[in-house]
Amino acid sequence: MTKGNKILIADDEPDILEIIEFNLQAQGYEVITAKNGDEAIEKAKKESPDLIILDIMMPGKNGIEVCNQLRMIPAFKQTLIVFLTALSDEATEVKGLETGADDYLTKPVSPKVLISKINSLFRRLNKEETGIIKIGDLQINREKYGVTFRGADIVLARKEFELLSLLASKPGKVFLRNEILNQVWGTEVIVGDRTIDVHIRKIRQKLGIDCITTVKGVGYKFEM
Amino acid sequence: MTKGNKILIADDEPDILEIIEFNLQAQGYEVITAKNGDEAIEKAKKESPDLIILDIMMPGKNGIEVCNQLRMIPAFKQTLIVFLTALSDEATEVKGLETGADDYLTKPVSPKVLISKINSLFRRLNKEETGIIKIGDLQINREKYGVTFRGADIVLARKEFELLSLLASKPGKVFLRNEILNQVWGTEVIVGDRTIDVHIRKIRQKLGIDCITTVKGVGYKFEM
DNA sequence: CTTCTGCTTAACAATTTGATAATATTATAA
DNA sequence: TTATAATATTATCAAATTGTTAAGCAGAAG
Repeated sequence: MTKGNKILIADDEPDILEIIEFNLQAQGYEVITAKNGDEAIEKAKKESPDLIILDIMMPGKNGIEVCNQLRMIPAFKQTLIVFLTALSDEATEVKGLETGADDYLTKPVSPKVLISKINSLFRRLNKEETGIIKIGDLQINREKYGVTFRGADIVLARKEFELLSLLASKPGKVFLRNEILNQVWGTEVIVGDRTIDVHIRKIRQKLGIDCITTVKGVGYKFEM
Repeated sequence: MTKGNKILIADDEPDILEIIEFNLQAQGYEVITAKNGDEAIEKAKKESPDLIILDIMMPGKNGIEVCNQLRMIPAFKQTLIVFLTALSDEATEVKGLETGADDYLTKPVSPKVLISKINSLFRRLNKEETGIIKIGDLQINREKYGVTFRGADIVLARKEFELLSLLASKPGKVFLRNEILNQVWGTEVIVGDRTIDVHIRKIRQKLGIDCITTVKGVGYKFEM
């Protein structure tokens, strides 16, 4: 499973850092680490991670302070933040969540559970736009220009690929014909109306199933 | 803080139901309860809650089955689902999260923590501006160009969708025929008077219930 | 140079939609 | 109650929209 989301971990215990880093990397996440609160803020600003895992008790700035500070910055209003700490007292947990964190995990936490939680958070955020799109048994690899369906490779021409890629990037969303033209063909080129249809048809043909729905008078949407 | 959200709790222990219900109501949430899996599904369909708390071990259908089944239904793809259970074994937790749940809490959980978690989930949900209009068990999704009623998809043509969309955007408000013409047809096009009626009729027919009220000599309004 | 592939388009078929006319029904005021 | 205006219903048809096929063209590959 390849993700491609960036995760920042801040913890002062090297062992913990290492274990988590290993497990997340195995899942395909890109991992950055920080040894204390200040380093966490600094790296967060530089790397713009998609998710930040914060230990609460750290030398210097503690996790809650870090979270508070990051949430002040517009760029981090949306970022997922999770506390992971040995402090299991209720007051701290409530305080942590009220700071605007998305989850609070207490050590020790098993790698499997940690990963499930993280996957679950990303799933809701729908942030799987980097690299590989996976919907059901359809896989789209943007870098390799490859599409796999039920384990079998499917060869799509460039425009077909771009089009499917666009539609599948937000399953369920209806893309207006105009949107499609702008995204796939660009604003310069002008192509006839039937062009989109023909490409849609080819994709439908090659995939063998009808996962692209026509919304008449509006556009197309991808749905499994 | 965003309150007024509807929460469905499913648990077979009356005591737990009561405690949670009390605490959530104190926070301003509207609470519905169910004593087993089947009842949970039934009430979910009828009430369209914003968040569902599921016990895993329940007579009849267990929580994971309920979650699975709900996630199959289009209307519940986005709904927040949280497991709350005494089963703290890792495998179950991972399985639960992979079913598409948003969180997994183990009993006993303190009311404060529970509430923090729930607030936290809602906080994140509201950040992602989903163009979803929700009135009772009717959902209108502008992005998907789709309408869901009691869990079932309803297919509306473009004008029908726009019209319903307009009326439902302000439930209770009476839209003058002129207003409707301007909003849905634009100022350019001129259509006969009966045209609106015909579309209203089609919507009424497709929805199966009469949630659009005629105000004679004035216009129409949407009401559940 | 030839062959192949991908992209676009034209032309036509198939489908869906939306508007209207004609008629029935309902609400309201006199 | 009745007359009247407003809305509901139904069927029908034209227009809008999309699906399909085949053909032409340009550029890449052989």
